[in-house]
Amino acid sequence: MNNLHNQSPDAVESPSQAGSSSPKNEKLRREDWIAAARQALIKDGITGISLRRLAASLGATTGAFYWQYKRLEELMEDVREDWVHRNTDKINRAIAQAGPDGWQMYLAYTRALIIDDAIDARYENAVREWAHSSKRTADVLKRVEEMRVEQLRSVFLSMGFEGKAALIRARVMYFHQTGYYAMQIEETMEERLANVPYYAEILADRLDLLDFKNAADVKRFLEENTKPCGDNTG
Amino acid sequence: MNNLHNQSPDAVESPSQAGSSSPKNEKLRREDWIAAARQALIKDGITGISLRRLAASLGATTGAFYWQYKRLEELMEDVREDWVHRNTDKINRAIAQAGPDGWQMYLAYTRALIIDDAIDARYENAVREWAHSSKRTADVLKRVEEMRVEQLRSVFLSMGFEGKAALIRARVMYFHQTGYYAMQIEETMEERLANVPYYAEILADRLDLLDFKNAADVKRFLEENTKPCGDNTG
DNA sequence: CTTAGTACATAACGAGTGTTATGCTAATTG
DNA sequence: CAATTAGCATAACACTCGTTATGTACTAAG
Repeated sequence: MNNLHNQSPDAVESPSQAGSSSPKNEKLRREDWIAAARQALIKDGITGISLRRLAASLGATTGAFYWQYKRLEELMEDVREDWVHRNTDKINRAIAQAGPDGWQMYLAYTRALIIDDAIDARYENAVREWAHSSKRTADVLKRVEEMRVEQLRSVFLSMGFEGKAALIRARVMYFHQTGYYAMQIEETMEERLANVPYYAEILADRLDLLDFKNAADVKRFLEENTKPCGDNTG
Repeated sequence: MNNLHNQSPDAVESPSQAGSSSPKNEKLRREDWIAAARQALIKDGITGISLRRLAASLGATTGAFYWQYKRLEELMEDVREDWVHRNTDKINRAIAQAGPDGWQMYLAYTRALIIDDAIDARYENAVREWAHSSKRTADVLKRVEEMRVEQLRSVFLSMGFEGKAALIRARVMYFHQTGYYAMQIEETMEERLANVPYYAEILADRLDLLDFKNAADVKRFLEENTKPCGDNTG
């Protein structure tokens, strides 16, 4: 009567559609489950993660999941790793390429955030929310954030700020960034670019960017003084 | 045989123990449920809110709840209101009392945060997490946060910062505060006081607090130049 | 063609959820 | 004293959850 084994036509599209590299559209791989979990986490938070809903979003059922994973926690551990790479690799490359000059690193960091989408704000928020109910996630988050603050502290030290002043500026910059994400501000890239000179004045004590009169000028300046930080796929 | 109706001895203590004003210890009131929900929300996040667990923490069962509320959502609406009052009233009073001088308002804000516990960081985080799965909560949160940023913007305007510069400084200050909470930093009041001069330099461009050499000096200065913002109970 | 293994779907288990219906006790009222 | 009602406890309903056991179609090997 009804074809039981074929994917139902009204289900979600082929597996690993949102993943990075899927050869055909037949078998489910771990990457497909990770991508589905990431999207569910971003969209509905940790409470939106349900094995049946994940399976349904892939046009499958829970039985398919347990062919790839032994427990749900195993998938969630992969998601944690996925988040770490997606939201830290670009920044790390940008700063490493720009060093050792502090101002160059500050500009590279700014460029990576605004132009190169180095950090997915919604992913960031979802993981932080998740950390509230998962100690393992809280540990991973804390480790990454301590690394980020230390990274920014070294930037401000390279700019000439000394001792505690460098640490506090690193915190103000990073905590501000975190709060910006947490508030789910919706700004266009143009608006964010236009604010760059004001941030540079407050955070880095640099007044020279205030001469730029519009977002296009700021963007041109950033692109001429920094390099793109590349992509994760590869 | 067993006394069915009395509270079991090994249950949680008398109702409204954590509330503000409870005459005796007999009947459960709405405030008791709100206090229990607040504590559960703070401790375990929105996923920790369960009617059976709330009831158990009050030494009662779900039947008692439905004598006070028609639906769980009604209680959660009261919790939203509770959060708004607990985490905005003190700040509002502090700024209103200190005005209209900008620097005085900045100091009053700082004092309220560090000395008077005007904002419960864990409550703040829990509500933000909750907002991810509740549109109503997201709306309330957004309304409050826009009010807070506008409040700080007026402070910086009163300090002489003009136009966009005042807005960006307000954002840096508030976003930083939000990020500080989100990261669940654990600092003593002394550590926070010692950082006040560095923040004043970055955010308000005031160098005069850098003369203070320890936390006690900063605290004395704040207490001599600001008034306590009072308590919510009453 | 038979057999073995892969890659699932289906169904069920036990636990947890909000909610409702009903039972029971203590206090109040006539 | 009898009746009523407030203030719960108890139990059940329908649902969702992660997980497991089992069934089943497709593919490759012999």
